[in-house]
Amino acid sequence: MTATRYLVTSALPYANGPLHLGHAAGAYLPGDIFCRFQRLRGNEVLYICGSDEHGAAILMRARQEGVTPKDVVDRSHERIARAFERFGMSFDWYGRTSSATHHETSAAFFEKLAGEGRFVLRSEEQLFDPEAKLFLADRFVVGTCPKCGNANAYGDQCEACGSSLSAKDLIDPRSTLTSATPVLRETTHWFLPLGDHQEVLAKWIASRVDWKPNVLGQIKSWMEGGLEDRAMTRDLPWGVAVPKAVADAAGVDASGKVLYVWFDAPIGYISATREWSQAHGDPDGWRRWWQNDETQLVHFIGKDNIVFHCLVFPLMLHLHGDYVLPRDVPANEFLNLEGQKFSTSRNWAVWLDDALDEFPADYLRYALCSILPESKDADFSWRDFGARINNELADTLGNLVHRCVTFCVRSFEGRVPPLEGPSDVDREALDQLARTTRAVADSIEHYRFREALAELMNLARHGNKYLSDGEPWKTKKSDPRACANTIHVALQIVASLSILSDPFLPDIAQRLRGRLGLGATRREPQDAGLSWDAAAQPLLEVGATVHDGEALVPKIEDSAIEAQLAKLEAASRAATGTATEAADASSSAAAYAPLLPTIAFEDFAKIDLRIGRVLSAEKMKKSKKLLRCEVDLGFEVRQILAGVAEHLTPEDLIGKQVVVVANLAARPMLGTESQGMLLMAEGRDGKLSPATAAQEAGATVR
RNA sequence: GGCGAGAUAGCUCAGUCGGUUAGAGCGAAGGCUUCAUAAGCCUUAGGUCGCCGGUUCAAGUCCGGCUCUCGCUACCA
Repeated sequence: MTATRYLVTSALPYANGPLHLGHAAGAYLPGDIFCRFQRLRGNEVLYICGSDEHGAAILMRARQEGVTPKDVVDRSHERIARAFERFGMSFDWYGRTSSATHHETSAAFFEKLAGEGRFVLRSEEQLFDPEAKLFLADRFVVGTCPKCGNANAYGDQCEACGSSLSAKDLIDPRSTLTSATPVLRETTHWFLPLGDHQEVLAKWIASRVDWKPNVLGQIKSWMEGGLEDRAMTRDLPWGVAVPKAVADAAGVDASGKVLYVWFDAPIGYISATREWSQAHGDPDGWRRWWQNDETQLVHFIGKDNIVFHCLVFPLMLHLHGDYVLPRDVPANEFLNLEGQKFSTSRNWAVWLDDALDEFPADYLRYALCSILPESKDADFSWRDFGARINNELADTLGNLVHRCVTFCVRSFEGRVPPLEGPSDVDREALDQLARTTRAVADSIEHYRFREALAELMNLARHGNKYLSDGEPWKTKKSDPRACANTIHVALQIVASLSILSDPFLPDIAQRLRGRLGLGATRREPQDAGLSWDAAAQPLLEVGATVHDGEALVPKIEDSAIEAQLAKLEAASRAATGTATEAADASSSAAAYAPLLPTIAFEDFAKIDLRIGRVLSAEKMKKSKKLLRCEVDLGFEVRQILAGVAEHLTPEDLIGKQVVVVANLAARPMLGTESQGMLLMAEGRDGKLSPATAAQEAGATVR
């Protein structure tokens, strides 16, 4: 078999916080299983990852914490890298995009594309914070929403009304960094004209018929919407600087300009590969991987990264011209936690390193692998975790090993007994080894890791049945030869399992091989270790010594599971204040909304607040959020559209006496005019409830 | 509203090109067993394949419509 060359990447984790189990299940565990398998198989594998350390969010976090961006990424990089190591990730290189090599590589990449006229320069006005001397990403401007009047709308989106906004449209904008009033200032950026290359991309995608439907569907969705130019640079003091030569050639002052994080991050795969080859004393070695048509480039990512890995980065590679394009991008969907989305702000999460403090990596790997969100969003629950480990991994696999080995130790002095005159059943059981080896391999090749794991566990179930049927504890006296055959075959099954489980459960597999006196598995094509195909045939020599020991897979106590549940609830409650209803899946910031700047009394006096009685309320057609209400203000009845349908039913409002902004300019929405605004109180859990008062309709509110 | 993905047993999920009685694991019930980690094996129960209509000799599978969930997007207090 000629070795295939696999260049595999897992999405670069963003160095802004720790990893949770959802990350692990999305891009990392599948990539690791794939790589470990391909190495065992004898293929050439280079597995690359690293920390993504640029971007506005990291800069902002640093400012909030009063530290430098480098402090933030150093800390995160450390924590993430350590968690990966403990989780058993077998990266050949784990880099970071703040490295010199990366800066150099991505700047050169940018320079080449710029030199060949691949970008479009465009100037536009953006908000600038004169105190911080920074251009502000939309996210870092707050102000009054022009649509709904919410005074705390973010520049990219108003969380009150859900509007997508541009920061420039905010009324009374201010910087979240300094509270200064931003000013409009012109700035120039390099745009990648994706639309110009839509046909090339469409053609390329059309050749990828074997990609997962969720990936192709996403791509199709983007393509049909028409690809738009995307800015590949930003005004930020943190990141890979726009090369001076490029800026000079364009006649642009590049000071304070960096590459957009989504331009530089995927290049991180390339620069990490360069670092790897430098570290191996072969500075040009990376080219053999990236600049070679025979390389199978595979990106493991979560579904949020599809557009970049399937359209933007491939286009960048294509335009550059020297690189291979991805062979496959097996993106996973998302993992939920106990039925709800992972949420950092609500602290609804299980952090990978915390989980590794409590349970062996292989337990997490097993449980996550059996529920990987391969075709749709999946759910991690602690009780399910406990059941899978105890009922499957411990009872089916761990106990099979134990019963075979202890029997061998007690009845055959720990030596693999000979196989003499095997029965049909014995032969059939040995034949199963080849079938399972093939089936598991086939599943992994198609990125069906759940299926692969199930196939592997089926062999363990076969083993248990084979033992029960053979009843060696009876034949030990009645038919010693049959007894020996049964134990011989059962041990061969266990031996194969020690290979087949290696990609999934590297630690358990290794300890198992230790007990069977088997050596290491193959890491490189030429290396002499045990190969994947070894699992297809009997592996143990007659007379070889096996050892008994502590349980290979100790069970988890129920109390440990309950403790995790309690911990999760407690952390969530602490983050969301009094909210105990964990069932609320609506996303919202856990913190109190920041206090707005002081206003003059005269400003306040302009607002005419009245009590209104809600006469009727009904859902608006064609709208997810709007309720159409008729509100009696005493002196007249108004039609008011309230964007609360996701929180309240019409019955929640009908008959209520609520506070109304009575002198708000009327505005049409979805063709219907709204003549005012109902005031709502928004809790930190994001839930709305009407601001009510027990006064007659028309009463003023001061 | 538009686009994409999904909905199959109590739970987690398979189900290929339309083809016999819709499968697996876990859980449940009953039985057997004792080498073993209160383990193992066997048997059984459990499904209107989200809903409605259509094509077909035949639909979980193909087509149309609808409902719900998730994501993106539009409108939007």
